[in-house]
Amino acid sequence: MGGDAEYYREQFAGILAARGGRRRRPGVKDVAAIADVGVGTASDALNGKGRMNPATRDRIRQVADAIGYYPSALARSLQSNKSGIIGLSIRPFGGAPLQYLEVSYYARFLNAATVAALEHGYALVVLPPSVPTLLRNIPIDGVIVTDPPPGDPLVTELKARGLAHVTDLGEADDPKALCVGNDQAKAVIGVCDHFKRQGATTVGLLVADADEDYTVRSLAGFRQWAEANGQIPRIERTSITDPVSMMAAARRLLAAPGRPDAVYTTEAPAGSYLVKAVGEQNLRMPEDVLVAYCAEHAPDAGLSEVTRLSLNAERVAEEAVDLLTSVLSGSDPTPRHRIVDTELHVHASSLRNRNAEPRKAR
Amino acid sequence: MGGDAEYYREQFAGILAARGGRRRRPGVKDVAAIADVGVGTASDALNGKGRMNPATRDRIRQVADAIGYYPSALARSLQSNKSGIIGLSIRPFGGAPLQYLEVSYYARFLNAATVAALEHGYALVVLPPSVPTLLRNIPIDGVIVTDPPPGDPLVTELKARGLAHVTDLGEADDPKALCVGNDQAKAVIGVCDHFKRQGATTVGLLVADADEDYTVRSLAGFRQWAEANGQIPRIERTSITDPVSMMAAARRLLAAPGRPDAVYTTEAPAGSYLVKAVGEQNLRMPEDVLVAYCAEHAPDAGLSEVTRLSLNAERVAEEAVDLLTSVLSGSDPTPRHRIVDTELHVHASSLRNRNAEPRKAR
DNA sequence: ATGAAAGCGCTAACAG
DNA sequence: CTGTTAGCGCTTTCAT
Repeated sequence: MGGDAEYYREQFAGILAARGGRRRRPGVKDVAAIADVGVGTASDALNGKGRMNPATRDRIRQVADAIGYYPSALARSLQSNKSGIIGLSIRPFGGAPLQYLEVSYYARFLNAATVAALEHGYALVVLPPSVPTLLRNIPIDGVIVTDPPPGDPLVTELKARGLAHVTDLGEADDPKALCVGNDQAKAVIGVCDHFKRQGATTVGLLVADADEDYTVRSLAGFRQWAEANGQIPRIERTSITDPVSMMAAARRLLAAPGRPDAVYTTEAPAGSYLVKAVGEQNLRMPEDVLVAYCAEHAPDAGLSEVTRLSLNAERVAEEAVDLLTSVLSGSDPTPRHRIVDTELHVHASSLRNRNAEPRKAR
Repeated sequence: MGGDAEYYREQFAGILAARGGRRRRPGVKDVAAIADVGVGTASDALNGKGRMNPATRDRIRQVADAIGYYPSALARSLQSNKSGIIGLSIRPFGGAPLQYLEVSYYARFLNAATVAALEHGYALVVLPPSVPTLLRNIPIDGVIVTDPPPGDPLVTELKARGLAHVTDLGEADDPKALCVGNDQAKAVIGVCDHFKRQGATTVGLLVADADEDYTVRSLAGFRQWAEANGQIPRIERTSITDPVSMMAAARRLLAAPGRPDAVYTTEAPAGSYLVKAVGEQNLRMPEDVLVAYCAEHAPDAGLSEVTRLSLNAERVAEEAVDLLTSVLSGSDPTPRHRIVDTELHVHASSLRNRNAEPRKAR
């Protein structure tokens, strides 16, 4: 009986006219009035609750449809005390530059988190690296915080307010905390082991001059590996935003004497500078030097043949969202700490001896 | 008199205990009760409204502070019918892959829009490319839609609902619409003119095989320029996600006979493939062929010497947010259509004759 | 099965 | 100047 739609619309127009004329969004009240039922009934009908005369339900729904009713997310949220919004705070490098989406890890993370949130029925807002103020102005059910430095004020506030949140493994000493991340030390060790299997004798590392978790853990892993293998750790540090610094660091790392015969950089943008420096010195990959870098990036033309370590940003994001939404929906996820495997994509730049590789690189 | 804080806290604990014990967030009511005033007074005191005894105001604020009160964003929003949330829907290439943050334009756009929104006191949520459903579940004050194809369902819905929104210049025929974007035809023409000044006689274009606005307008600009300059347009099209396709298209474009002596690609990821193809054919830049590409990207090592057209994604985003928040705050921004200039960053790859360039490239 | 009324937490309007 | 009341739009008892 869609033919009644026009009639319903007229009814609504009448209500609007009577109420002063100002155009207004239709509410349950309007639907109820036009369908000639109580608001409670209208609400139940639209939400498929309770047992009621199917004819009544249909009519109510037709009215709602006809006058373009949809429930106010705001009112509903006030009632349920849940907004369906989760926040994402990306806090790389101590809240420094906000150009983080330039880093493929964060771009992919945000992308995947957005999609995952939507699939769980949540919307995702990007929180500023500082300003916990926003938390008070926006109704947020929970927050994902990437790489919070120790004592991070946002995390402190979240804890104080008892707001659900998931962070990286930095908080993993608290068994109740929700954490997701990679085992970054293990990842670097994996790369070094790969180099070793391919015949490398001296491994060099190009790493950020920052001191956030990622860098610290990567360095720890590298030093551990070097010690276990009787090597003196060969490390160069670089700004990750300044191309000049990156190029200089790459050159230092590859300079004689004592030039390493394998180099790895934990920083995505430094990868191309490493390759460029190798070229400058007329070194051949993989004959003279094995090269690998860390990035999520679909490799561009210049790096397509270079071995790449992926941290699986998407997986991390998905796990984080899953953890958070589980808690929000009242369930108790296990485990509360999740480690996402990294993946080494081996290409020609670090491959001298294919047979040396295990079946499945991890 | 911060010394009363402890007393206030005890009061609140008492209220909680009396009301059944369940831990609950403090509300204005609680503040009012403890400060021994009415809720209205409490509300006014906390919002700095009305004239009232400063002592009273102070006491109320101390109570609020002591028991950790902050207003519920939800309740406030319900009251004002404004949520302080704006949506961003990035709809590139007909809503195809959700990997759009890989494209530097969108990454920068999102980044800048987030920051700009925060500066205007809004939070920004990323909307899915499809599903207008979310619009109904999340309280959103307005939406920014990038590159909506003609007849886009999201835009249709926004119009129908009378929800504030800003789009790109595709909607610019409606003088009331809020639009921000580049003049893409002009941008391509600018690149071609630059090539010509540098002595190019045949310009080739590498462009996406999609049919969204950006591509269409770029092509139109190129064809217009070619005609005006008596050239037969030399165009190759490529998938912008498939490296193999990009490489193949770059090779075709540079293949003899009739090889162009200047090439431009509108697609950021294709830039590196163009450079690679030039290298393969042992062509020199800029002696044999001038090269330029379009990207926001801080160039990586491989492309640092290649001329690059920036669309100024950040500026576009900022203008969009400015436009939207102006409307939301009730003002009537002028102009409602804004064109953001592009910028040509000239490097060695397209520079044979420095004197040929005007003082300020646009 | 259905309608009336209470209340989520807040602010705005009015009374005192 | 302060306290009380009436909603914002919805869901959820609770009577009927």
